[in-house]
Amino acid sequence: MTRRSSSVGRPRDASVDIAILKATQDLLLEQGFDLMSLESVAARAGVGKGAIYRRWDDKTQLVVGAVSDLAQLPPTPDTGSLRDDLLACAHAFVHSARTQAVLAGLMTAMARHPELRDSARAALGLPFTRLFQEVIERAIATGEAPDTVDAKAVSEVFPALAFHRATALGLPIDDDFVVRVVDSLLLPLLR
Amino acid sequence: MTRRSSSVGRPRDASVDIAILKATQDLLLEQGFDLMSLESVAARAGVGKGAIYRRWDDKTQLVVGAVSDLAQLPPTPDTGSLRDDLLACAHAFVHSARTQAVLAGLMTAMARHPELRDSARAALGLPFTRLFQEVIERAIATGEAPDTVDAKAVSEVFPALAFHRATALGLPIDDDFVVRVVDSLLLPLLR
Amino acid sequence: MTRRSSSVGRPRDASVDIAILKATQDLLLEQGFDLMSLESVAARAGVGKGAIYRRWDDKTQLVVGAVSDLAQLPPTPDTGSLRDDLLACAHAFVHSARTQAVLAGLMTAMARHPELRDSARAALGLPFTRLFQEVIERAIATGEAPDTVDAKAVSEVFPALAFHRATALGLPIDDDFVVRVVDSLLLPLLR
Amino acid sequence: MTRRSSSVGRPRDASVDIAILKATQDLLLEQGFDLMSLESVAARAGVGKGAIYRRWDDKTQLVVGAVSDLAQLPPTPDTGSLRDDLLACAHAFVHSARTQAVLAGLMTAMARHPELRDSARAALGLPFTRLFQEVIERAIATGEAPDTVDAKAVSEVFPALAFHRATALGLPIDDDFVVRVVDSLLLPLLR
DNA sequence: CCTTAATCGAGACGGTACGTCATGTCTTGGG
DNA sequence: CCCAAGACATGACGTACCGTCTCGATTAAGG
Repeated sequence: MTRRSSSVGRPRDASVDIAILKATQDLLLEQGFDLMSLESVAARAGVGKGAIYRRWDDKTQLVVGAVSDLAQLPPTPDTGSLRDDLLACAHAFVHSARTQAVLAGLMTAMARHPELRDSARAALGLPFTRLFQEVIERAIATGEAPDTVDAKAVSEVFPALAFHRATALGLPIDDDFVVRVVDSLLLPLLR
Repeated sequence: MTRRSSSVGRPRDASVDIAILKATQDLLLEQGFDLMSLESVAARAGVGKGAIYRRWDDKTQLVVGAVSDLAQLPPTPDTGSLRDDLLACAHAFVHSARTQAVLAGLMTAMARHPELRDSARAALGLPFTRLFQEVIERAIATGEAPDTVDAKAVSEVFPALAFHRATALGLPIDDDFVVRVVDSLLLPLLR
Repeated sequence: MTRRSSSVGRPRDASVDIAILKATQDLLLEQGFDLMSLESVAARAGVGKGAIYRRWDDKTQLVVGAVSDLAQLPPTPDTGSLRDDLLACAHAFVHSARTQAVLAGLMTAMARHPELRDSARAALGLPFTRLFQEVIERAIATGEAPDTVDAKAVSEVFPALAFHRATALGLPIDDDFVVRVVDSLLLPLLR
Repeated sequence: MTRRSSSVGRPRDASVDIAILKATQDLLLEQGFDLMSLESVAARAGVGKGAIYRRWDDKTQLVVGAVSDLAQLPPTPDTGSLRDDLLACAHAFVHSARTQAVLAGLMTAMARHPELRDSARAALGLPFTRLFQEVIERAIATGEAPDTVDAKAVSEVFPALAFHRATALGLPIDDDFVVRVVDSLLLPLLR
């Protein structure tokens, strides 16, 4: 995470933070974690290496920060139809396009660094899992789904399948995929 | 992949192949893709770097080979009970423990190198997905499951959840997890 | 050298000048020119880097200033004996101990920066060379030494040997050395 | 000094040693110790940084090596005339021009690193001091000079004055200087 | 048996990125 | 305008790894 300093002295330049994060996200997307050098980040951001290392301990932490910066939780959908709500959750995931692309370039390092994995999960996985969970629990509360459903387990199905498809299979997360998961798996599980 | 050479001259030493693959798998498991240096592989295997580069083009290809070497397809279970068959499939996946651990350390590079991803998938994902698919299709054929089930989709649920759990969540694939997936997701999906 | 500014605004704090020069001399002595960082000077002086750069253009100028600050010309000795006068000159040189030590740590940069060399020479070499020259010329005037002596050349012998010994040989300028130079070289040269 | 390695494995490439030393001497002469970066040495030598650090521990050691490489002891002159012998010794010192120039760029670091100073002394100072000492002792042996002369002390006079003149005074070591030292100091000291 | 040619372990080679540190400048808030 | 603190761009440092190359020694197969 960003290391803060005392209140005396020249304050950090916020535009430097932004430039670094933007450059990191761009290069992560263009080249992936390993090919992206901190020197190229510094050059692209128009910044010295010191400005980066003053804020983050190392390359991994920088990427953690850049990924966290992407997190955007959309509001819980409530269309009145369970199927439409599920599709809305899934599409929210699909359409955070920049997020997805950066994540792909990032996968590289997730297994190695637990904190990076946690950061990526907090930024990308958890919000959507919670979105699904809220929709499903509401469906149970309204009686639209039976209370025998394991809401927690079901709410992880879509994120897990999407993650698996994108990283392990290398296939795109498109609308066909979304509809098939909702209709073949989620709705049957929710009766 | 392994580059062969003419039949004259000293033949390759098969024990060198084995030592290299073993060392690669061990180090992949201990350190992950990026932290594992080829020099450490060579040292651990008691081998020169040349012996490695004579066999594989680069680090990625070596890891592809090491992962492929792990593939072990168990026979399709047939216990008479759908639940027991599903549990058997899942446990087969779980108990290829070394495979799982290496995969975790490997995730690192999968997104970057399509061939590595394909190799890992061929070695680890596909066999188990097919195992589930066979069990599920047999259940449909015997009427134990309705023919409205999307067998292909359902058979990917367990591998995807396990992959997601191991790599994105960093949690272990233990028996509790297996039972919960089977009872809360797979069996409900198969009625 | 020190840059002055207009007379309006807050006046310079003279104690800051002193603290900076003292810290510079100390660190020059402890670490030499290259190892001494301006940040360590600022820290030791309890001063901001700005206060230094407001007064001197760069590290070299600061050191020039610190060395000039050391200059201390003793009075010309006149004991009545040529040997005792020469020994007095030499001991004056030897006993400006702090000066010698700083000079040793300073050698570092003298060859590179002509102004630094000139400053060091003005502060340390010239005064003592003149001291010897006055003593020698008086000895010629009183007939104690023959007028065939090249006073200028002889007066540089001790400073040059001492400088060489301290910097090129890394040996101490002790009393043994002083007596030997006077008795084996200077007195024979002066008959 | 150059670190040697075991006899197995690929042997060091001698032309790499030569290229590195040559590039170091050139850059030392062009830019001096501090401005010379190891990366520029590597680039000029057409060599990787690793090849340098494999041979020397750090920049200082490399320069020590480069300076030692310059040492060239000329034969002891024996013209029959003491004055001519002394002039020959002095001119040998003066005319090792490349050596002198490199030394000037090197002075920078001599005070800081005792080993560098010792190396420079071994390469440049000692050989010439010995040259003078041999000439002087022979003159004493042949009766050309009185045996009351302190040969060791006198033989250091020229090297010390030349060193002092070049580094502390920043003046050239030209023929005028040489003749003056011989005629005003050395010959009078040797009667 | 003796040549041939590819193998072996070891490690040097040219590159390139890393993370650290110092230089000299600039920017805060507070005298 | 000064001050202390410290952020800023720049660029060298010494380390580590990559993928290639080179050394002397070994090991079959073919002549």
